[in-house]
Amino acid sequence: MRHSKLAGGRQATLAIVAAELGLSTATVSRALHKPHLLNPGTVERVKTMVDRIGYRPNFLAQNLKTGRTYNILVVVSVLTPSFLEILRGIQQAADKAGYFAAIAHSGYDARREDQYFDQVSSGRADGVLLLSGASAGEARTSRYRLPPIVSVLDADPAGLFPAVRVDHRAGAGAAVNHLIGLGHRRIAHIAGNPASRIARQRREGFLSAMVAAGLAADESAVTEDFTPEAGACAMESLLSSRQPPTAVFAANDELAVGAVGHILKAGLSVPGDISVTGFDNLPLGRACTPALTTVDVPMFDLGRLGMEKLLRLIGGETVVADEVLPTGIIERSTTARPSG
Amino acid sequence: MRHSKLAGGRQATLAIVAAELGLSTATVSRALHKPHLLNPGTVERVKTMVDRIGYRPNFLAQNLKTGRTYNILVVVSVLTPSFLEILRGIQQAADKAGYFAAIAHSGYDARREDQYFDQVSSGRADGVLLLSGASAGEARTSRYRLPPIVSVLDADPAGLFPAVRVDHRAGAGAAVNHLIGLGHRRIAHIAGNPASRIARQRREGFLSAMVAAGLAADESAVTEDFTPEAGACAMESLLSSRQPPTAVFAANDELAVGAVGHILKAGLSVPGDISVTGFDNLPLGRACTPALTTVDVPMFDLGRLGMEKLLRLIGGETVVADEVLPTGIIERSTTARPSG
DNA sequence: TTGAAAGCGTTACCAC
DNA sequence: GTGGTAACGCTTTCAA
Repeated sequence: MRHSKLAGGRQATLAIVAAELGLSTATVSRALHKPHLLNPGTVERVKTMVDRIGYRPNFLAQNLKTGRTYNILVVVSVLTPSFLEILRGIQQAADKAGYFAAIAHSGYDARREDQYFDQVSSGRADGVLLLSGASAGEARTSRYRLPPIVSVLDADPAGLFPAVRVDHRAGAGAAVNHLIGLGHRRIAHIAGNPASRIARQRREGFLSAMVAAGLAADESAVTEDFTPEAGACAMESLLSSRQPPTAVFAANDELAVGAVGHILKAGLSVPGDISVTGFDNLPLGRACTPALTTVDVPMFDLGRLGMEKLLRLIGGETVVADEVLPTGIIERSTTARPSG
Repeated sequence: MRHSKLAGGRQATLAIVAAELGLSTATVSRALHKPHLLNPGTVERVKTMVDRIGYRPNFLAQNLKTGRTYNILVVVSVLTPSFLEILRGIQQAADKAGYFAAIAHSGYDARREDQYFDQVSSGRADGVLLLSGASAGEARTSRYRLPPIVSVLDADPAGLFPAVRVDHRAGAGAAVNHLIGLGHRRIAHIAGNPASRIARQRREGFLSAMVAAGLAADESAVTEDFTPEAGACAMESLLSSRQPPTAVFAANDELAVGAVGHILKAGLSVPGDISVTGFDNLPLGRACTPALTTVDVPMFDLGRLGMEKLLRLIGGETVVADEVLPTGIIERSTTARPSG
């Protein structure tokens, strides 16, 4: 042993391990990654030393060679509860592949999004997952070399990137048809903020289904946010109309839960007086009383498959551009036949 | 201009920019990072060329030099709704400092946690934020050189790392005293899973408060999970006792909401027949009907301050080891004086 | 089976 | 002000 650097100081390097053993860095590297090329005894000695001095390879240095960061960036406009379940799926798939999923939330701020894409174009992540509402404007797609991008939950507005998503129109249609099937004729819609592409699509689904059934779809409320408070507020205005609806289709579960709350507070019953449907199948809706009828969106799988598609893209494979997962109506306790 | 490499091919490098301009890489690097040291004209030329050929610095290479990854890892046992709000806080603080927050969820699997710490010890992140339940076992603290670690929401069990947290015992005490103050005497506790350190502390707070008030604390239910379903189930067993409680303190909002749901389903009223308190102040509790009385935990600030503390640690500063944020009771509509 | 050395793209020190 | 060049820690030819 030459001058031992074991004590304290900096993190051990390959060179230090090599020096300790009187070997070259090349040999130590091989012992760790391609042991079959080496004398078993040497491999053993290296491993023992590595353990003894607590050597850990430097991730950054390893990857400078290959250009991979093993990071992907999840860009999301707002951190909503549905996002949580998608994140679980993303995380699971990322983990399996040795990837870290970093969260970037833009709050609909285009400047902030631009910054994220700037960072990504510096090779800070090997790919990007775009979540509902996070728009990858064309500006940034042209300016720099960007890694693969996959849109999750909704298609990319510009149609530039592959997506793993659901058909929001069809899901909304199913919810409305469920209501119609129960016998409802006066069905209102709480549409959320039309700035959201997803909300707009759900609204379109509502309208088509109503038109297809020959029903008037004039009762509808728009809200700023997608919160229970906003839903309650919208419901209040709906209740104050001359002929209140017998059923309400809300653009998401949070709005729906708020609507239910307001109906109950107004002394009416759900679903006795008014039926309510949500969209997303959040835990929230299952927990509330009465439990919310809603449209299931496979959030976990959306995240998982989105990440897997991204990994394939990163690996240079080609993928199907548009993958649509099925939705399904979940009947619980907020919908029933109209009382009238 | 020598042989221009502008067209197509690989990502531009500092060397290419330098070659295009007949400058050295050192000068180009300075133009980008320390323009005040350079001839303004040179800086201008460099910036123009950088724009023209779309040069982006290579993050990996930059970081290999500086030893920083600008990543932090958030290790969490399970992705719960309360986690979402903490994550918002973390993300905001991280963003400000140019950091990415990567999510790693262990699902209480120690092996998986070990893997994360292995990665971190390879310099894959500059620090770790430990969220409720994620235990950094001593094994890994001794084995490798780890970057700074901060515990959030609860203290690190081993007391090794600084924390930004709340006093779960005190919070539980406040909730119970609120119930006692209303006149309740038979108060039950839905304790959640005792494997959770946080749940255990809340239980202790419950017990102390009961004892301090000279009340018997024999009614209490334990659950496997922290879900509304588990809360409903626990409530069912509580209701079937000879003398059902007039008030229930649940270890968290999800259990509480489930308990409320079961009481209503059983034909009793909340808070008319039974009062219920939760803990955490999740959006869920505000959305449900009746709105849940609960203990507020400043999730966002916990995340934000935890991240800021971590950043200070990474920067080599010393920090106060244990930071305790206040909780406060939020009175809503699930608590009232006992009817009897 | 092992070693020497050339990168990977930056930054920073030391000259000029 | 600017250029040369040695790191940063690793992987991987190419030679021996």
